[in-house]
Amino acid sequence: MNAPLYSFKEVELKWQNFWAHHKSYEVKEPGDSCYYVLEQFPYPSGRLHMGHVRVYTLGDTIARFQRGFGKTVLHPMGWDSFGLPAENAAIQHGVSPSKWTLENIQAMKKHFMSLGLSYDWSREIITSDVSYYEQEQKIFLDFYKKGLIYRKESWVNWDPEEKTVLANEQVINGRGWRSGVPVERRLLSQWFLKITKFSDALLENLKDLPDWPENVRTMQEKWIGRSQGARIFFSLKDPLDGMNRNLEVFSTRPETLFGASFLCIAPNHPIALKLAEKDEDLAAFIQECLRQDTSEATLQKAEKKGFKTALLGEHPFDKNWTLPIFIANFVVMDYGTGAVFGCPAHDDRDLDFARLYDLPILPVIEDPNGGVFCKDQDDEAYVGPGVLIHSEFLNGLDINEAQRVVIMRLEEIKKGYGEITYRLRDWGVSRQRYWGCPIPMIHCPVCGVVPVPQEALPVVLPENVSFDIPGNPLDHDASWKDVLCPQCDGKAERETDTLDTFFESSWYFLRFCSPRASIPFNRNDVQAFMPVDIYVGGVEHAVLHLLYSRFFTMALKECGYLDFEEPFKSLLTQGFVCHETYQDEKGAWLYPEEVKKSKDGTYVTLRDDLLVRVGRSEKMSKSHKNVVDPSVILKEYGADTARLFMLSDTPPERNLDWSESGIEGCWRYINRLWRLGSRALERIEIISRLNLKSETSLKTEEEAFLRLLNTTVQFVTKAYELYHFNTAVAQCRTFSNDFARFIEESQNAPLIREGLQTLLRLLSPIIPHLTSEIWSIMEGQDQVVDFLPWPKADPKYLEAPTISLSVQINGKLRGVLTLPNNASEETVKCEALKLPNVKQEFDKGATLKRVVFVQNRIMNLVVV
RNA sequence: GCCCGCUUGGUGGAAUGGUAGACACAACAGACUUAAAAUCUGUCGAUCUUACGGUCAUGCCAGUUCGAGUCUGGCAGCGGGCACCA
Repeated sequence: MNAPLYSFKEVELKWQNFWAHHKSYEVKEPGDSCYYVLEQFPYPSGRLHMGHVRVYTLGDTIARFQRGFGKTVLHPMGWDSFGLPAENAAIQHGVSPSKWTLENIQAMKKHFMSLGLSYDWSREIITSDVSYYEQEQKIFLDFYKKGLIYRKESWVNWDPEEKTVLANEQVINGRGWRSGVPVERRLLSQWFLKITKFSDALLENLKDLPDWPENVRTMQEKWIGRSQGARIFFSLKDPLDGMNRNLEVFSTRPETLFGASFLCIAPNHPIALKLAEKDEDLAAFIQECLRQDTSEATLQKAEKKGFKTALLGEHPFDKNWTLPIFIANFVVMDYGTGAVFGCPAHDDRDLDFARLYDLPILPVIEDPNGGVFCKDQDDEAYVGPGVLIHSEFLNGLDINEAQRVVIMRLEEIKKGYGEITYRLRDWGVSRQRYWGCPIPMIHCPVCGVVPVPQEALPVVLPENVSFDIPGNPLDHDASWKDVLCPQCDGKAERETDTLDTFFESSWYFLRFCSPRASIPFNRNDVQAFMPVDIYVGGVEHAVLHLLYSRFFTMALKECGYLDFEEPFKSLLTQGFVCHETYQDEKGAWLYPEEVKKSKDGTYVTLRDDLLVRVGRSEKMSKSHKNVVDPSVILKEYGADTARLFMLSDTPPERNLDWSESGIEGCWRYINRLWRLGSRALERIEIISRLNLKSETSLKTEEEAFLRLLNTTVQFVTKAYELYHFNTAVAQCRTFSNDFARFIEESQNAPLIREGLQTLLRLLSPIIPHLTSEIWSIMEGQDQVVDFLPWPKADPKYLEAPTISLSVQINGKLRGVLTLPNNASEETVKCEALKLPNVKQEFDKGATLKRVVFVQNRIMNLVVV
């Protein structure tokens, strides 16, 4: 074969069509051994970005690798197509969310195809399609029946101008993103999922997920936040009319109770609201607190503020000791009891607060390192371990023992009890939005909340709604909203809230197992495919999405849908794709294609040579314009080059820096492989024409090549198993370098052939088009390379006859020895002492004290 | 603010506690070419030295160890998440 230039356009299209035509990656039914590869499905924004290219290349490479082991690989793809952007597009451009979404899906699917991803498209899921959300409504009703769903009041960000609820990201510096009007907090009655019922199970099961990254497990553990503490009752000196005599406080540090100097309650605590009825100043203060957005970050970053009430709380262990009660902006009603006691000496936040309001600071724990807490303005609170002081019956106890004792005493005098609490809160799933799954509930003035009967499903989202009036279009659509009550046949209204889009993504991995079933999923299929063997996605989902999915699986088990608890066996979390940022002199952001490098190394604008400020590399984002459009790359270099670049340099977990020169390096390697393949086949033909006598024994260089070949197979296989794709590529490049020489020098045609076959097979998961093409030229027929067996390393060729061993003196390198494999300590020592640098040391009068020897690695001579 | 990470040449990165910088990118030099591109070959952490070779180097400061990029503690910088973006 001659070596015509590699034409990726033709070749890639040919193979993409071949796979589609032969339905190569469709899985009809689960085989004996299944392997489920799943990447987080995308929101169909309509544009492919580099982050997509990265995740989907990772997943595809894993899927293609696993096919080499004879497994039935389930590798599906779908669209997480409900969500805010469709609604924003509707408001801004007047397009119908459903039309906009479907067009985006079409556009993105085309891009996915051109990446050569080996998906089973027959299982495609669109979550905004009735066929999907109908099943979701069934699940909702089953959860409701099991008592896993309930209604309660909860705070939301309210934009008074747009008359709508805002997401936290839509609140910028306390103002609505579109209206610019300060947001308020409003209390709305909403649907909640009882995820807290599974707090312990969600925590405990983390131990059974060894293939999850440690950091993700830790994050979830902290998020669930199980803590042992105490509920403590502070009697109010002058209780309010009709309210409890006791103020209930939860604390994770009850042992510091004798260091308490004040009590704080949340601005929306019932006592605070009661007091505000008769106190305008307090009412104003509460209003001010409620003006912040609802995010925890805002809350905690805000300046600590309190409002002193006239109320006093009695210390549980001393009737004559009273503590002032404040209403404070940093106390959260949703956690614990919405009330805390402040111990300034041992909590930084309490210390700040005490200094602000000039409250006593009473140290009760002694730092074992002798530091005594003093009242200097710069001192921090002491939060470490230690022994109790100034604490009556707790004196001399360490903090753990003191906690046990204090809880015991509180229980004795009926002033409190030990309690375990969780940071995890129930999941609010109500959204006051149109583009989401309708909640199948009906509000009847007579019967109350009534579920939509099974046979009346699906509750279909109405098309042709109007976004002209501010607020939720479902609220204004009487023809949809007004219904008859299924119980009493009287006039009733549909629930107009829709579900959080996390709801769809919490079970889609189950739907993929039987995507066209008339029930949410077929039990046998799920049993066969689940759990997902490897789930690939961004770290940003480490807590919420993954925790919700785990909870859903448990809840579905409780409803009898399935009988396992954990949906994802292992997890691969990939980093971001980053790029430098560019700004002109006025600070306006510039796209990379608007910028060029000048001769002196600085960057200037392409248009008029103005100096450009280069910022550090950060996550590609539209707002900073540091984006590179993948479709341009695909057009210029092709899918294989893009895929190779995504995997070749950076390990999956790290952030990847996009670089133009990096992509060109990959493009050159692709062409080099093409020439290498052509030349190898050419050489095989030339050699066979020579009619050489077949040699019976291998030459030295052939043995060396076989060693390289087999160690490469071993190394690359291991690297794929560990998802270290960058080192797999590096090893293949090393092999290619030597192989190029071997092709020219060797007369062993079968060995050249074996070398080429191995190289192609090892790279085929990453660059499927090129490898398929060369393979088909070599084998004379079109095959799907993925399904060919993965090569096995022959142990006979894995051991090198000689090794190089480093010799150190006191841990410093002094020479390297080349010795037979497994040379004994005696041999090594004998040779080591002959090394000039070592000899010199002893000539200077050093005496040998100790010899550290690690076979085939090092000898360290310890001298004095 | 709280929780979780990351930090190694000019750049991306490699390295079961055992020869730091594999494999690349960029740069430089050379070969081929009328020339350029492409390709091929070589050099390529800093520093001292004509050389042999030495010294210093994995964000910073301590510690453990015969030996630390790797383990422990502290600090700094950067990134992710914080419950209504997905």
